[in-house]
Amino acid sequence: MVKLGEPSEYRLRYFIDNGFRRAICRSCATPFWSRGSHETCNDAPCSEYRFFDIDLKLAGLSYEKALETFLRFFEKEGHRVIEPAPVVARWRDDLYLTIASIVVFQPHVTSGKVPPPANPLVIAQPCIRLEDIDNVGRTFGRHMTNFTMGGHHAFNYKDKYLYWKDETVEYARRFFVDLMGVPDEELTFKESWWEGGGNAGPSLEVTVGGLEVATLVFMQYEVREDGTLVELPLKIVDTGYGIERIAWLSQKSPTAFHAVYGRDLVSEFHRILGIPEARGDLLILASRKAGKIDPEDPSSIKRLFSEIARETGYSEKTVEEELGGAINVYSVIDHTKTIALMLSDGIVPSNSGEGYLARLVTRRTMRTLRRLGIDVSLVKLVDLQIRRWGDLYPRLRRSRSYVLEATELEEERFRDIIRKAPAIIARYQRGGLSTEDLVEIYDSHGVPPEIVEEEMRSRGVEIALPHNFYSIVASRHMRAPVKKKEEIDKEIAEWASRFSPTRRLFHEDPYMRSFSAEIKGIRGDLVILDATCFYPTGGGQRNDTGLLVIGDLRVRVTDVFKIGDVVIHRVDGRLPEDLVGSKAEGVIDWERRYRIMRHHTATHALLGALRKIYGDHVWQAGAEKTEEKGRLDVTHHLSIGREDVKKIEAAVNKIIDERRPVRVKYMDRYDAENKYGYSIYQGGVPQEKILRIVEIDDWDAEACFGTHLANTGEIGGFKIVNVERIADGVLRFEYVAGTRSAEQMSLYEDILDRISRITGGGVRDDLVKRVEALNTQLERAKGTLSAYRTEWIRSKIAEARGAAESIGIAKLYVITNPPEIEGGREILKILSQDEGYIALMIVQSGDESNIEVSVSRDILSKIAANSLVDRISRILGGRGGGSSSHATGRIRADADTILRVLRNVVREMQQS
RNA sequence: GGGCCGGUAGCUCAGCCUGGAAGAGCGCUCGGUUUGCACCCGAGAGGACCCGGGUUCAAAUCCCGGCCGGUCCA
Repeated sequence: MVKLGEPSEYRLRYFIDNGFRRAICRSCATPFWSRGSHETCNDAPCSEYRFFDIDLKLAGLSYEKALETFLRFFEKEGHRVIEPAPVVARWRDDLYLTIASIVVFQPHVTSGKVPPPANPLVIAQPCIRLEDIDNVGRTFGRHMTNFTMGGHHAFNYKDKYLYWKDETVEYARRFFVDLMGVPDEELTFKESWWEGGGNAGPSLEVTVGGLEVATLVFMQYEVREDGTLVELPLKIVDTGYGIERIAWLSQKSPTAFHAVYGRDLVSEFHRILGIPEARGDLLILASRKAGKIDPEDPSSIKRLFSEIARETGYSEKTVEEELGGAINVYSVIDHTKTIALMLSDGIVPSNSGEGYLARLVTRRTMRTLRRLGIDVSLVKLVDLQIRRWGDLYPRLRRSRSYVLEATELEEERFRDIIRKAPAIIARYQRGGLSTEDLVEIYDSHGVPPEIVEEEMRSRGVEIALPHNFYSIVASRHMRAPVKKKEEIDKEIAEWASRFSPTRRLFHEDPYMRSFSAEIKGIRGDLVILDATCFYPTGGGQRNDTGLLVIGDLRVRVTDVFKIGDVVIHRVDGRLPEDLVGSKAEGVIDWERRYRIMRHHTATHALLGALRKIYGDHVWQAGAEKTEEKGRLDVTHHLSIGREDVKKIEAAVNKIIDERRPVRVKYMDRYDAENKYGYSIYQGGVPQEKILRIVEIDDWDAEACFGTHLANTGEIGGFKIVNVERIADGVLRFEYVAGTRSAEQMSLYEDILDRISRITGGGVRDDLVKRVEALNTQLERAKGTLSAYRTEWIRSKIAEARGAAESIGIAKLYVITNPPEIEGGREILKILSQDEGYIALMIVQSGDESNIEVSVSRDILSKIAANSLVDRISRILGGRGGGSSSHATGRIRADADTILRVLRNVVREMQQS
């Protein structure tokens, strides 16, 4: 059941004044508005596509032209055109991909904290949605993983109202009817409801001739946790015009893919994949009826094929083969563009985070290719997309080498899995394979079920794939959601919010070491001042420590943090509240701070170097700057070796020597984005209109809260001390700067000295040679030892053969406290392979002995090793056990006592 | 961020469930055979069973913690 708003929400003045009629869809019961007389809502799946029969004024618009037409229309209507954002939503922590144009403005604009870059505005935003990835192709273009959402947005503030529902509906009508030439009666507005990201509002779905071409959302509520709706102060017009749909509508091409990618590219994909294009009449008929396909119901596509076969007279087999083949081509053409878009925006394929989404798409595509038995390199297909879309998205061309390299790596990984599949399957196979096995083979090893099926078939075993395979996989991952990290004490937050923003002396002058301020608030060990140069933990930079002097009172500042714009100092003791209003002198631990600053500026220098050396896909994935070192996690698909480390160090040290100025400036958010791009948001996205930009000339620019040096020269030297791969596609760098470099060197020297002392000889000269010599000696000694060991074993065996003590049928040989347990065991083993031996090893330690007995096969039916140990331990105390041929035990007696008892036991055992 | 799987000879892996003397194939060395391309036959070398702790007479095997790799899902 579709949720709807109150009917009054949709009863627009505009509808009534312009002769629109409200009707209820006969098929899905959704109310809709139109000037025509259809009985259904004119949307899939209630209606066939009739737009093929509609003649338009603007016919044959290419994809690019459709996009341009949309932008220009709204530009003329007073909307400013905004450049699209990346498809990777790095400014959102609740979302990996840009799934709609409004996402670009969330949450900073929609929350009201930051004004929009223009108002009203229009944007053609490339989006990626993977929810319907399985339906791509088989709906002939209704579903795609990538699409461009044309959005015109108006943000209505209490004191600044632009336009709302009536105007928005009018724009839609004027765009489709007046501009494109859609007959008035074919335009339908379906009542609907939209919810997302904690907001909600009524919406209207715009359809033309059965095709949904736009959604008009009126965001006006906040959804509370209990589900109730609260009116938002900011009312937002959030529209999404489907550029793909507009191009399809205008071209009336057989499928939306033809309209978007162009007939040439579609043909080329058919050719490369070796799949013939479907007959034109079949394709057109299929597309016409595609609106009726219900992707949730796999049988609906079967029914469609039968219907087409009936109507055209082709056999069902022909229909299925031709259309089925085309469907696969469409899915590949769609996925490869998505891959190109994702990678060119800097996603590094990975096993977690947004990187996994890139991997997901490449894996699906490769599986499709493999299923069809097509041996085509994914790299080649992605490259075709770069060529096709390079004009519209120049970053595709810029990042081509990275995109292709990353794609190739993913191909190799997948090939690896396929290669290992037989071995993995063999591990699970006991006769057949259960569904549980199938799921685990996929879930733990990434081998898709169809490959398992194939492999099993080649072994002559047919297995059944459960139809709900992927839901079983999904159910494995159903767990209670992880609890959020504990929030700052609500009471403290509430207390802090009562104060006005703290003046940030650390920003005004990052070199300031001491200051005086007035105490504004005290709560236990927490102090709020009117101004401070204590840096609060934030942006990956550790807080300052120091001293606060209040009259005669001196307290250590141990922690500093901020809530909103208020800085809170934690001191090592409770302060009386009557100090509020007093003056306080603050002194920060300067050396600590200066080292942190060095590590912070060094971090920016390093990131700049990495992006310069490896490319724009290198993105900060986390950072921490402390007194002792800097730590930076970045995305990168390759591992880093010694040579790379040297190169990176050289690049950073070069800009240190060049003494480049480090400038801090406050810029309008949108000016900064235009000038530097989204890469300023390496450390996250501030919810501010004005950004604090830290820029190293021609090297790096980031929105950053931290305290920085005035010049790269002050970093004073840079040394990477560790690089590790913390996840697939994520590297961690640890490094030291300035005077810390010397300390780090000292650490290494200490180690060298210790090694020198151990190896003997002077301090450090020729250390390598000496270690090499030691190693040679060690090898030689091992050889000698091994020779002696062999000789010892040989002589012991000889001794045993000559001097073993006979007890009845058994020959007893004893080794006491051998120089080496392994050698002793070797002797036991060799003797017991001979006939008639009981070989015993005793290792005495204090009052106790460990014993180990081996018995020859021919006598173990009478004198089993484990029974021997068992009896001895029962007589003397202790425990033990083992097999009949070999047993161990710990006996509470010395070697002589054990021997005496053993002889008796052996005799007794032979008698019984 | 979470679940699952794995780490044993240079390589690919078995052994682990059910604790009792470290295994196979390929590769390597030597000898024979052969001199048509994944030759064949025989002999041999090669191991901190990822690390640390625990249980046990006894741990590659069981338990706990960690490290590394893979994979699926958000």
